[in-house]
Amino acid sequence: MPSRSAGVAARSKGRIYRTDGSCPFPSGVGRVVCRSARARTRGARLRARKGNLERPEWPRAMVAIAEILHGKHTGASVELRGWIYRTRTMGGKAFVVLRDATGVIQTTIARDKVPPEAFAAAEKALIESSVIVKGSVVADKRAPGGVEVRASDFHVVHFAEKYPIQEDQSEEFLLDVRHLWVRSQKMTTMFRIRDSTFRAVHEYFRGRGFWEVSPPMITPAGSEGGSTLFELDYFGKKAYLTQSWQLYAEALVLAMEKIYYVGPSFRAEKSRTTRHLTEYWHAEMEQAWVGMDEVLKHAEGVISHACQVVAEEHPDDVVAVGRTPEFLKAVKPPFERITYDEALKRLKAKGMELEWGKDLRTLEERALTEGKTKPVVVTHYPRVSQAFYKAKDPKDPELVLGFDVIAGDGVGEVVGGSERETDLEVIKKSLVEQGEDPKSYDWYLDSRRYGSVQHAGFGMGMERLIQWICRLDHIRDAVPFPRTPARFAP
RNA sequence: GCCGUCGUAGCUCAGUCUGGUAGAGCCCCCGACUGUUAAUCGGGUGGUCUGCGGUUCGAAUCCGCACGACGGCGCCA
Repeated sequence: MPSRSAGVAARSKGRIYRTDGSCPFPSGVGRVVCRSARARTRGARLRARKGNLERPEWPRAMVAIAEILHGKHTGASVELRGWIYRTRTMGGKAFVVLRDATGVIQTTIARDKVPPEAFAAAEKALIESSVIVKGSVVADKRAPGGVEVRASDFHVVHFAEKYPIQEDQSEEFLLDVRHLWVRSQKMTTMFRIRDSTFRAVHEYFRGRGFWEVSPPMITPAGSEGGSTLFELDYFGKKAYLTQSWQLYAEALVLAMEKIYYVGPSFRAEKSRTTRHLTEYWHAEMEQAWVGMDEVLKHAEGVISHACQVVAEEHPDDVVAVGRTPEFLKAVKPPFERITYDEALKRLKAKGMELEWGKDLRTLEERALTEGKTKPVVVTHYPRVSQAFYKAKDPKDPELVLGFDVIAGDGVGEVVGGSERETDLEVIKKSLVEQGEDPKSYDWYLDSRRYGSVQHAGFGMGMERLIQWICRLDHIRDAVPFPRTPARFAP
């Protein structure tokens, strides 16, 4: 942890504040812009800011707030760098609540304990001003969190303008100022959990002999019939943003056998729901020589591993989002598995009739996961309206060897996977049935012409997994800058 | 693609039904306060009532059109 803090400080120094007088922008144009910006209204402030940072009596930041909150520095003198989260002043004492990337803590600045200019700065600085505080860590029941930093010096690096975000904000406004809202505790808590989740997925596959391979983002056509693609102008020709690595995975799996990838996928569907993004992060895997059961075990395994890592690395954050580490640690394989037919029976028992062949809708998914603490797996869906590459069930040609992993709390389908059809003629027929021209899939069909083998894989929505882990009401809060049908800025 | 709700100060909203000179709280500024927890108390600044058109002596308010946003369903991960 200390090395991480020091690293951040060192990077800040290198990027923003040059001591040799050079401009951080490489080109001549950048240099001009740099100087003219300085010459304008805020020039004086910028100069002051630079000068202050170079004060030798201010050594680089040493301590992360989370360390203090965990009692690591109680009784010691520390120096903190961070941003003002809240201020409360009263007479000769100012309470400045500070946040950094790791947490939030109260600092107290007493008029008679710091230099006069330091107290004046503490009184004057607005929310989100960046500051450096020196002081001693004291356990005090009166402080929020039970521990605080009593300042011996207080220095404002940059006086923030009036910050637009206060309490009681509408969802709409927070989306407008998303670039500032990412500083909130709600967002930073999610960022830490998201970080662990991504790392856990990579760990899981790499630890089991999977190769990370990279499919293209720009593609000539789609992979899943009905889904809508974002079209782009590729030097006068139509191209599309990928919605899945599916077709490429099936080509690559015959080269590397066990492969995975975590990257963006794009869907141009105008889905106005709490679990859809038009740009989302997709964790996908494909494996040769195995069938549905084997990759289903990996689906359970990777979800479980992510839950273990998050619970282990961020127990406080887990509690903050309304889960418990115990809840996540209990998410271990195997998950409950039911067939599509069994799901229909269960729904009927709950008074919900669903016509055979129809996909499970939000309503039904919620009913199936009601009261469950682990995701539920549904297998063997009807073949009608399933993607052309899914393998027919040899025991029942009306079914496919496909599965969904359905999470509770209204999140729904987190993983969709299947064994893939290996027979060239069957795939061609399916393509035609779905109104596609097999000719435009000719390169893909080569995977069934040259050494076709049994293989299977799945795709997992990273934001949906994070939404479920963090119990988020809306999937857009599982990503820093969400892209939805109505919004792609900031 | 379908259904619904909303748009008034930097923010959160009242005012619209029943037309008559634009309101509150928060933020911010000034002042008081040495243990505050979204501190409190006193004073102050701040408006293209989403836009366009119509009705009217007069429109934030009534009518029409447009735009924007949010929520739900479908589709999916």
